[in-house]
Amino acid sequence: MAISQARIIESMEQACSNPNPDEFIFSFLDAYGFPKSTITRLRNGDDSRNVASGNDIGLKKKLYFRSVPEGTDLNAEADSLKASEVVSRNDIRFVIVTDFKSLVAFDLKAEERLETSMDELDKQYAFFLPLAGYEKAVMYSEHPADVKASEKMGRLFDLIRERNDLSKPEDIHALNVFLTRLLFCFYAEDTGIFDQGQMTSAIQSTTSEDGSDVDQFFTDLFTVLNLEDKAPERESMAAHFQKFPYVNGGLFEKDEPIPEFGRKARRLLIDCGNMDWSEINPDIFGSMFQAVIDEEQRGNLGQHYTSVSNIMKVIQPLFLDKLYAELEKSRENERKLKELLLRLQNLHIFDPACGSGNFLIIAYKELRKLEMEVIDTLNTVSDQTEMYYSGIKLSQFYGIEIDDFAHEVAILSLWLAEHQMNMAFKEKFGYADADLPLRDSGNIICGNSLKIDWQEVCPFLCSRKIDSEVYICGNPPFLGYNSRSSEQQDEMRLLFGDKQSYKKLDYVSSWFLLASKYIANNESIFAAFVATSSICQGMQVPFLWPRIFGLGVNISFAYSNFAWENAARNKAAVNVVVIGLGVSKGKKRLFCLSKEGVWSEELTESINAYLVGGSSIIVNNRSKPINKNIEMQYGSMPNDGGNLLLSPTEKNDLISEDPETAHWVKPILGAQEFLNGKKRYCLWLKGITEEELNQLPSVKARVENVRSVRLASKSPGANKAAATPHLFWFASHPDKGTYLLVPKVSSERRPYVPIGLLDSSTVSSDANLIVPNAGVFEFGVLTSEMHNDWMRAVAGRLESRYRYSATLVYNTFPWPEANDQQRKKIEELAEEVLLLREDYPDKSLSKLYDPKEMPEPLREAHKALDRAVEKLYREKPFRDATERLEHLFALYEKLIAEEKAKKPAKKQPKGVIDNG
DNA sequence: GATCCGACAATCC
DNA sequence: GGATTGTCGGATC
Repeated sequence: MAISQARIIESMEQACSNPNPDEFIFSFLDAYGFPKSTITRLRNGDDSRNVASGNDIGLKKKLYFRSVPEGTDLNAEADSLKASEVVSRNDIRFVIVTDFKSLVAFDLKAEERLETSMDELDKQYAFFLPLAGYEKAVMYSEHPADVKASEKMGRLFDLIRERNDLSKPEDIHALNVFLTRLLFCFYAEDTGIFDQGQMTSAIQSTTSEDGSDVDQFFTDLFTVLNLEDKAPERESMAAHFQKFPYVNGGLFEKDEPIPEFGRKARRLLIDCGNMDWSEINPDIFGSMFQAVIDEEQRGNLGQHYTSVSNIMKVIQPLFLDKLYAELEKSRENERKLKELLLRLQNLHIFDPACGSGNFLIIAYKELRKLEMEVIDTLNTVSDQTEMYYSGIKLSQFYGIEIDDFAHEVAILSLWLAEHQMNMAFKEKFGYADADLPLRDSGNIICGNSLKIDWQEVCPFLCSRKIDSEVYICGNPPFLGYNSRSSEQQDEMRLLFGDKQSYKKLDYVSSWFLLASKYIANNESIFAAFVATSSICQGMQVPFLWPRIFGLGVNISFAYSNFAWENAARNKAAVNVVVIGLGVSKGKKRLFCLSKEGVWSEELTESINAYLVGGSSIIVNNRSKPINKNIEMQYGSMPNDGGNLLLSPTEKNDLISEDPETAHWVKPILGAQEFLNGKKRYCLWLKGITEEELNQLPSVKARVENVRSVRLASKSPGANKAAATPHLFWFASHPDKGTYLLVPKVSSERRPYVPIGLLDSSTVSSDANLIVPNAGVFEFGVLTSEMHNDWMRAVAGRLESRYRYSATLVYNTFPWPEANDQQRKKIEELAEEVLLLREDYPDKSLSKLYDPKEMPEPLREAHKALDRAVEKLYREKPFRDATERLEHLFALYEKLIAEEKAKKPAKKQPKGVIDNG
């Protein structure tokens, strides 16, 4: 990667502090890492690469810069440049116009405008980051201070690590504690908690340059910070230590070893101290700091930190909205406002997977803001001149975090947040609590959230006063069933108790279960988490939700499926939901994202496990169709390390080597090939003799490769299949006849999952499901809107893609009844769809079913088929998907009830488990 | 013997 | 490089 962001910020600060009109653009280019040679030649005016004329500077694909006299309309100038021929011809990204008082810039790719005064320009450094090769943000905060601070701390950490042995966990813990204490001191000396620069200048003037006594300095400093102002021990300390105040709050309480410093580390320490730490944001800085320090997280800088907008999706419906509504109701009523203040001082916020404390910090700040509004309102309502102080304490905030460093950062960040809010309070009301000594810290425990009793961390039963409330929130980790460690698997087993149900659930569902148990029967306790959307889709639903609903807990609000977003460069690729839990009755809030990307809110009686309003139905998977005698199967899975599969070239090579091979090669379709009209082949060696195989050395070599791949596998099933390496690991391919082919995963943009009618000369891989023995009638029904609506409702998803499954979609689908005449009608219309597809031989199914490209005649043919299939269910047309689903769900329930009546179930149905 | 999933993974412009 | 869109095989019953 190019130049570091911290360097850009520093250079920009210099370039903008007192801009020299002749030099500014060159400093600017230098800041963003343009080569020195380019800059020198531009300055000398002899560069043929300057595409601009006059005094302007223009660099192909990069920027176009123009300076104008003061008083010029910068926006108009920028707009005309933007539209100019020279800019479009040279594919310019940024247009910049300035009179050295203000600056207007336009990013032509992102179509964003920047208007700023010159002395604020450095704060907008991120706008121009694409010039340095950072497309969008790597991970930047709105405040450059966070980026600089975390990078510097990361470097300091590296230097400390070089000198100090960190092999034992207690060493690492000691360093974690040291770094958070150091961070506090940096912050303190820039924000008036200490005297300005007090610590840094003491280091500079009293420690030796080789850094050898820096550790002793910190030992003494931390001792004095833990001594009360009047403590006699202070007398024996050196004078410059005695000037430091008593901090308390537990931050400097324990004696922890201090790492040794060298010359370089000491210098960097002083550099850090000379930075301005007053502007760092505890909410984002915590995650960044953690990401820089934590070995594991360095590779995926902040992939999983929760953005403020996502945190707000959790805490607004969870408690903030209610509290603000209370304020609105109480505006004129002094007594009620005082009650609200009291309520704010008695509620508890608990994040049982708190990381470096994002949720707690945002929640804290938001509650303090609300409290300020309440106090402001009280001041206008009441006649007395009472002085209201903030009553919200950090001890109302609880957290559990498994990572030691993150948990230290969380504690510290809460203090910093408290201090910042105190300053905001002082600014508004002119008075505030004293900065020091620090009050109680948040109750952040380092431990495993799934093993600790939450009641002990946040004991609502004992400390609970009347009307006190607990709000649980957070973003616990997601881990699918085949990506967990055995420890994590054990934790889930202990938690879920019974034999199997936990194995297919995501790790995050553990937090849902624990929260539900904690909530059960308590009307003043609510929880809300971010979770992977898969806990509300497909197979997980019947395992998880009946247990939660069985505890009397329901979904009080939800944000349905949306793509994970944050500012990290490698942000995690996952779709998420936000789910609120509680026992209260009343309307539920359901937030849905429209196709245009706009959130809308709906009030509904109940929200079901699929995060849809209304019907509380849960669809169980089944191994046989509910009312159909034709079964759907998996396609054939090679499990071959690629050795039985052939690209067209490989196929041709094999056959030209030995024409006999042609007998053993069949075309194979994955979903990719089926949907996009690509070609792929496979060795289908069913029935080949040893002798025949020996005649084909290249084929035999491939077969032997399959054997070793399967032997090397961790899966016992694959090991077993090494005995028959010439065969597919799982082969369902019919020897003769036709079959229907349904791709297992396909794009959610399509109105219909494209289904094919194939014959047995073509193999289908396990990327598809197949229905042998099915005909055009079955094709017609499965292709209908009716069936696709069912699929959309009950199928699992890959992120947001459709994931068709036999057990969840096909086997649960209630087929319509049809007499001969009706069957014939469907067959005709289905045939029409198949024929129309053939009218476009050069368009793949992927194109034919792209909503933007779907040919009108094909669309019409589908519509006609849709109507005919609907008619099999009822004469009156359905209004919309909701009505179709209501009908299908009713039919489903009826069929399930009939089935139960016929043969009383031996086993309990999957979902219903006692929660004892 | 069957089948679901992936804080994904590969491909396509 | 970001938008699009479906592989592959382990793990589990």
